[in-house]
Amino acid sequence: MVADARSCSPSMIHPTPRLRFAPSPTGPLHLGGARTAMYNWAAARAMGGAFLLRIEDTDQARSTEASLQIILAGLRWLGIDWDEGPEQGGAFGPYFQMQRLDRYRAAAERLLQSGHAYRCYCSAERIEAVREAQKAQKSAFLGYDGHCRELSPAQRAEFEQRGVVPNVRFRMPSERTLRVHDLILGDVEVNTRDFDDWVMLRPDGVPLYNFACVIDDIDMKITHVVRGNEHFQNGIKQRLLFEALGAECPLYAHIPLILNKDGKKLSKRDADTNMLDYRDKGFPPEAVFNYIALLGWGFSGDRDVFSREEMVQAFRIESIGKSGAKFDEEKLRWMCGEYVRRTPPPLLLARALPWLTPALPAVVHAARTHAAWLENVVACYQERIALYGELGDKIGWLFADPVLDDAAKKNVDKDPAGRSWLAAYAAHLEQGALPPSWPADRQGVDEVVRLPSKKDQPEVACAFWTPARIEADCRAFVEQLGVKFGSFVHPVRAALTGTDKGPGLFDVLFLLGAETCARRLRAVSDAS
RNA sequence: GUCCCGGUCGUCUAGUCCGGCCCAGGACCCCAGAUUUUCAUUCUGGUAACACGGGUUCGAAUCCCGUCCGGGAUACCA
Repeated sequence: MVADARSCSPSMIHPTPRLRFAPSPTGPLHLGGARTAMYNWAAARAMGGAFLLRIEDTDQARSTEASLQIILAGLRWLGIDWDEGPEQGGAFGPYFQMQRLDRYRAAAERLLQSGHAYRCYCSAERIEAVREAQKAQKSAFLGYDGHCRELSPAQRAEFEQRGVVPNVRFRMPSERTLRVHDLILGDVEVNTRDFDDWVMLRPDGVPLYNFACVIDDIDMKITHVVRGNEHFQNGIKQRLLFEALGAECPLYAHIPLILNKDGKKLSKRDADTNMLDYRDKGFPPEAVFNYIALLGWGFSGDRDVFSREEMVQAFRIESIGKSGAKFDEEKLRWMCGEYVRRTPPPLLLARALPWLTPALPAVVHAARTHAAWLENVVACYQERIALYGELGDKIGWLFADPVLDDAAKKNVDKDPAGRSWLAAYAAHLEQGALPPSWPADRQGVDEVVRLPSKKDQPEVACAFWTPARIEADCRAFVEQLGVKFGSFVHPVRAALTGTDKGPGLFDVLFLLGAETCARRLRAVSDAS
């Protein structure tokens, strides 16, 4: 008999699309979970429906409040909000499965009455033994053997008398082919003979995943289920349960898994798959969102960078890819750089501040008194970092006289006369009009002159030298000195910043200001 | 073992439904060059793929069959 699972057809009965993400609080939110949540969220938003969070906490041994909080924080960090669920409420609650036990018991009772379920008195040991035997015989079928399927009332009474508390199993049709439609996989044919009679309810009345999930999906009027491919077989069990309950089942979309470098399912035990690790390392959340979305879904053939809003505009469940995707940290990193570069400096500064202050306590003060200056500093590094967390390592030289690294020393000593140029330049600069150095009052220069300076930038009126003016002056100075511009510039940069990398030299001079530049140039010049 | 799914550059993918516009496009990475006061950014160019074998067809990445490889599932976890 082939049953066309037509009962699982589009949701004309529920006019409003309702989707859910149903994590179990047994660990952190990992990448795969985040992606599943995101696709559900995006589909709900795209269809103008509701997105809800349901907490599947029936594994009491492993569920923790801490995990729940981490999951919620991870979702919020990514910008995934929910209409119903924890800390949000809603008309279809409660949203914690352990608070819905009465619902499951009632449903189990109905199924027992109708014969779709039965009580199983088998011990864990017996089940284990059956499995071992099946393996030993190389049986095609692995699973519960249906021992208690057709117990007589007398047999049942005997077990009850002995005080054996049964669990409740779903009675799978023994030999039935069904064709199911999946939004991603298309039409798939399976036979119930490959499934065993699975446990719905434990002896203590706590439901198992497949059971609780269906009861809740019915109660919460879920219309579309987007979840990992590892649930495909569960989906078969669940469809049959919907049928037994006389309910319409949602549309299913089983999405491919995210794979690690070795091509294996990404494990939630992998430390670096915890969403909050990305937050704590200073990844821009929008970039992580964008990158994860890309793991299996494309905005278009020629665009990788898109916003949440654009995704919602374009998202369709059916357009999720069919094959698994490997997580590529390099591309994620590139994506982060992309977002950092697009962030307006004041916002970038605000975002990066938490990573700056532990390394550089002075930043706290600077943020209050020299905000525009700090914004210029950040702007100068915008195209040099990918993570907020990387800024702190790079800008220390602005707050304390640096120790020269090897490359810097080499640049200083490249020309025997190099150190003497530094002293001369220091003296020369003192005749000029460099802005005052932090922490002195910079008198508003940073509001007027925006960095990083570009070649074609128009001149601005300013009481102090702008980077363009500093450069013009420097070139004239160097010409008088009679050396090559390039060989002059490198020792200066080294003395000022302690490295051979960084913003344009004249931005550096502008940022550092008169006193600091002179001091550092002399210090290196004298150190010979 | 059994069942299910998948397989386009190293990686993420577009194209596959409705065969020709694809001797396969974009992005990351890598390499070379340009710009430049360094690094970075930016720009230009380059290397690199339709898993394999059979069909069907005037013509196949696209349709069919088989093989191989990969993954998932087979819990009183979710």
